[in-house]
Parts: sequence; structure tokens; C-alpha cells
Amino acid sequence: MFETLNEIGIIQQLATTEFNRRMPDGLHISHFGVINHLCRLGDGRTPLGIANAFQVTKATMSHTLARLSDRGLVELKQNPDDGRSKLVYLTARGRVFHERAIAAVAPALETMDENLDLEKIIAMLPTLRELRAYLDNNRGA
Amino acid sequence: MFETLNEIGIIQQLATTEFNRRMPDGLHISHFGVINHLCRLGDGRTPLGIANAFQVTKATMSHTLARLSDRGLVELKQNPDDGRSKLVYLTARGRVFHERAIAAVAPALETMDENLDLEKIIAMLPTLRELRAYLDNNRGA
DNA sequence: ACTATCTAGTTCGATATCTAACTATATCAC
DNA sequence: GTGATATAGTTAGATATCGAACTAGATAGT
Repeated sequence: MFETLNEIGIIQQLATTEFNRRMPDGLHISHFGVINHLCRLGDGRTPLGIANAFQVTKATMSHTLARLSDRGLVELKQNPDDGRSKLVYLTARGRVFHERAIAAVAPALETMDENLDLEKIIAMLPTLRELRAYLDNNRGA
Repeated sequence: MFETLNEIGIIQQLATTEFNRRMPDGLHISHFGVINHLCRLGDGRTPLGIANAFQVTKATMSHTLARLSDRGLVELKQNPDDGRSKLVYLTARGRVFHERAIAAVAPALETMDENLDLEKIIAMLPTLRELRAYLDNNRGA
């Protein structure tokens, strides 16, 4: 178990560093993650909802969204249904960034698909999801 | 592929945060990693060798070792065979820390073993190692 | 032997993340 | 309705990590 977690930690570190290098405009993969989430699943989501989707703290998401907002890639509006809350919307520039980021990363992903046994990698997904769900449900326990 | 990497990233984040909370003396899991490495495989290794084992930069390892040295958990000596290099040795306090850290983390790992399908998790190891090796060999490519 | 290149380690600046403390709004109990 | 508790988001402080620039020592080519 420890062995597996260790391997996962190293992979994540290598992958993150690699993808960060490829991100346009000096942005971080976490920024892409948020934009990608909003593009794929639709915008108008709350910061907390996005934080939970990525399993980061709301403080971290607040920071990430502030950066994205500074760059004009997203816009935060008051939630009309809840005075405490905000809703995050993509801007036109945000959608352009999404396209460019995908283009920057896609070649590396394709090369990986060609050089690794994709079937085995996809076969790990259910087990990885179980592991994630367990860790999520037992936080701070 | 992206899906899998994303899942791995989230697992690593949750696991790191969780284990960091459990580390004695406010130390970080990366500190434990180094001490554990030296305990299991023997000390008297170079900083760069340890950095490569964990796939972090030498700058990061320099920082980590400085912290461990401040706390008296390791000792850095000049390498008699190479004037540029140093060798890292565990202190008695370092070995005590190792015992305490193991004790702090073991229950959580055991609970995981009981609640998850350990066989499937171990079965992922070869594929994870391939993935790690690929990323390692294609850094900055 | 000398010079150019490579390697080991450190230092510096930037940044993503965490926890903890704070503000403001919602909800619930009575 | 009013007060206690819970939730959304922000801010402050700490730290691990990275890349780049630097120093010092080793190695190779001529």
C-alpha cells in the first residue's frame, strides 16, 4: 500500500512538473483544471463546488480563482440565490485559453498513449477511483 | 490517459495532506521519505542520489536535508572521494523519529488495507512503475 | 598541463498548497 | 423573531517545490 502511494506521489510530481512547463502564459496545471472543468461541465458553479471537485481547500480555490480572474479568464458574480456565495463564469478569453492549453498538452498525451499500454492504464481507473473515494471519505479521521 | 493522471493527482493530494497531518513534530511526509529511504537502504548516500530516488530537484533535496539537519535527524559530511559532494548519515535521533513516524502512520495504512481491495491495488504497481519510468525518461522532452 | 565542459550542491525568487482565523450570510431551535 | 450554529469566501502565515543563476570541484580533449 505504501509502495503504491509512493509510486503515485512520484508520478503526480513528474506529470505536474511536465504539464506545468507546457502551459501557455506561465499558468499552472491547476488553472487549466478549473477552466477545463467549467468548459466540460458548464460554468456558473460555486468556488466551493469546484474546490470539492478537485479536492483542494476552499482557500486554495479562492487563490486560483483570483489568479484566473486577474487574467480575465473567468468572472465571479454574486450568486442571486445565496448572499454568501459566488458563481464562476468563463469569459471569451477563458475559452480561448482552453483551446490553446489543450493544443499545448495534446501532443505529449498522444505520445504517451503510443508509448505506454493504454489499456492497462485505463484498467487502473476503477481501482484509483475507489482509492480516491476512500481517502475523500476518511479525511481527518 | 488524462483522466487517469487527474485521478492520480487527486489521490496524491489527499494522501499527502492526510499523512502530513499525522507526522510527528510538524514534519512533512517528504522528510519521512528521506529518513525512511536511509533506514531501509542504508545511509551514507549523496544528496543528489536521494533527490533522484524521489524524483525531486536537487534544490528541493538541499532544502529538505537542511531542515532534517537543523532538527538533528541527519548529518551531512564531506565525501572523501569527491570534494563537490556530501554524504548523508542518520543520527540516533533520526532513527528514533523513524520509529515514531512509522507508528503514527501505520494505523491509517492498516485501516486502508482492511477497507480496500489490496490485491487490486498491488496489481496496479507494475503499470504505475511503467508510467513513472516513462515520465522520468521523457522529462522536458 | 590547460582549458573547456560537466557535475554536486546552494541560494534566490516565485508560486501552489495547507491550516487557522476572520467576515458575512443562512438556517435552525425555541 | 432572536440567538446559536453552520456555511461560503477571503486573508494571513508557513512551507514544499520548481527553475535559474551561482560556486566549487572533477573530467576530458588537445
